[in-house]
Amino acid sequence: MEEKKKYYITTPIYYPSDKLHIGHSYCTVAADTMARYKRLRDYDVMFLTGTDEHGQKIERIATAQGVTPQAYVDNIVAGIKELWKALDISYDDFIRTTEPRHEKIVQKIFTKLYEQGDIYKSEYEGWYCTPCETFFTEHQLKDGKCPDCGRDVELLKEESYFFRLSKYQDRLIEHIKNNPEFIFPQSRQNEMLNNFLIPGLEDLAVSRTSFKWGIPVEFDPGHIVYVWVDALSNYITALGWGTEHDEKYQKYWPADCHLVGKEIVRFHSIIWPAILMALGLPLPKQIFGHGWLIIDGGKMSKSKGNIVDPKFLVDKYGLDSIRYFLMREISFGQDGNFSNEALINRINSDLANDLGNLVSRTVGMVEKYFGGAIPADLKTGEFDHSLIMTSLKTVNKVEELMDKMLFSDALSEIWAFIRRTNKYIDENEPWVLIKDESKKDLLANALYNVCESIRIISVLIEPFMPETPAKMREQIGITDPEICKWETTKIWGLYPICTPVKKGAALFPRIDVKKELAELEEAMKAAQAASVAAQLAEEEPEKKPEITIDDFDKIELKVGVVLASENVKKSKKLLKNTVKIGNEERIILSGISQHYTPEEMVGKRVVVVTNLAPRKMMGEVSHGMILCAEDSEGRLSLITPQRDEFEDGSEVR
RNA sequence: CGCGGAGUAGAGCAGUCUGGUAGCUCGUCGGGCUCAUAACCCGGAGGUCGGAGGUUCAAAUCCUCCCUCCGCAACCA
Repeated sequence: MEEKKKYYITTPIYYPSDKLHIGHSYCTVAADTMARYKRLRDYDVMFLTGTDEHGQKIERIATAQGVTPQAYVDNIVAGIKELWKALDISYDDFIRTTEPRHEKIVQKIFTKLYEQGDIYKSEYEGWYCTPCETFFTEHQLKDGKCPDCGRDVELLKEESYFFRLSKYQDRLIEHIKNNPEFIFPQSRQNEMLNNFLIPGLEDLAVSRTSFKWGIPVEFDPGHIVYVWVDALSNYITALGWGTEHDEKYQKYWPADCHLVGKEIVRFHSIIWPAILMALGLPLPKQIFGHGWLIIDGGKMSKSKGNIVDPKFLVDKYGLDSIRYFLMREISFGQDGNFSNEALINRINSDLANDLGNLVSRTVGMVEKYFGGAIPADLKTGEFDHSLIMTSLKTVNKVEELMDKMLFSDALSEIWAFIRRTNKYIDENEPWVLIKDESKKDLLANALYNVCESIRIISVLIEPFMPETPAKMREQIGITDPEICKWETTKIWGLYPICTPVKKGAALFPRIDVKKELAELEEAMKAAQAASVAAQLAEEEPEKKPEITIDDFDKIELKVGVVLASENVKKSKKLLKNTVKIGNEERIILSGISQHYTPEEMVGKRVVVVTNLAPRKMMGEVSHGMILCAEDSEGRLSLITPQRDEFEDGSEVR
């Protein structure tokens, strides 16, 4: 007996700081589609997803809500599992980084790397952005703020363990060059090489002492294992690597595909392989970086109110419609647009008109012309050959495309076959044949071939749509699972003769575009309002605490006059102002260039915080701060003395 | 020169690596058909492939320069 080939695919483990949106669903549906496809091809499939539950951000959110971090993530994870259920995600395992099976092995990995000298203790100093959980070096900061999210950073110094990432640099470069399939698409590979590997890697801080919510370092419990080792290793801890029961690891590792979003390709194609190299384990075969869903031309964001809730869509349009849309509309690997209109158009034209109607008209004719079953007496017609050839060609193409994870192209091929089948009906004109008793065998043959097409189509779409194939088979009367296997798509004529058909409900009812779009707009507005309200509520507690007059007295405010102003190169927001305050001149950087031009600034009298510690931004030292008011839409207005030509150097109080 | 992505028919995209009559879906117009979810089938119109140079017998595709748009703010795949 030949052993089954194995296939191991993973999604990222998602960070449960909030509900997941359609972007996560997109990634997970893609992985699920691939897993289902491989199972159909008779692979022994391992499909892993999960959640990355540690870190300061979760700790803070939980604390703010007055619950333990564990209680907080338990709740979110329950929601995530519900979502995957709604999307019929066929994962084989769901790993949570808070599970003992994971935590124990992470400690073991950390200790092993330490003992063999790949991890060493040193000191880390850097600017830390809490929401992003990332340290930055001075020159990485943007306007003195987090380059990723633009919020304030804090200077932290801590003892930390470091992983000798630099040691693996050359081997990584070599591996990538020798394995062109390792990072996909190619553009990401270039990005990794040019931006990170070739310029040189720095050792990586892999522990933290600044928060507690995580896995303690076994031999130094004051330290928490940081996200790199903690999260990335899920791909092997879920397989039981390092335990006595590592059968799954033996069977499935190395992974065939780590499916990830384009923003985390770096971690998976550099840090993770380096860790594996250090552990002496084989590397995954491919890191596949997919694109993002773009909503109405922009990224999803809460304030735009365009966070798309997948559950809502599934409830409204059905699981298969949504899964089909996600896999069909977007070229996998690139960014793609999501819009309600596109979704409805796809459902109407591809699903309702092409596929749903094909089944409907076919079953309708079998009932009407033959009383519900095609008779056994068939006569080959002149259009058969072309239809059969298209069928065989389609299966080949689909296999080829699916192996490259080109989902959209694969669906495109399948739909070309669906259209070919619709055309075949028109070519044969059953409504004409029925009028001539002597052509009954031709008519039977034509309808038989259409049913056979439908049988094959039902198998081809199975990886994408978990529900529809069964409905199609029910209508054309197929009950034998043996003729629903992938290999049977390569053999024409397996649809059993004289099968009773049964017309059922429309597979995909047509949607009234105008009406539905209006409703969706409404729903979106409501969601947006709710989200804005929630945000406001969240921001409320951020009110600064009451201060005393003594606190206020610590701030020295003076009137200054702007003598000169210029844009800071490389900066979008900064103006470099020369400000005269009494008999003193200072350079003050101000993030207002989107609201004031340098020309406008000159001669303006402004209020300056004069005793603010000097701060370096974009390579320039700023000494002081010019006060501005900011309105709800983010517009800025300088605060100036109300009387003209007010003497600079005057104190403000 | 901060990083990255993109500019191809009204819309959304493929084609660009490996130059050789510009393709798909939707929409639109016309025709056919009537079994079917006003669905299906056929045909037409519509593009100087962001711009300018260059290489070549030949450029959407290769090279150079330029322009425009988007992301790199709270969500984060």
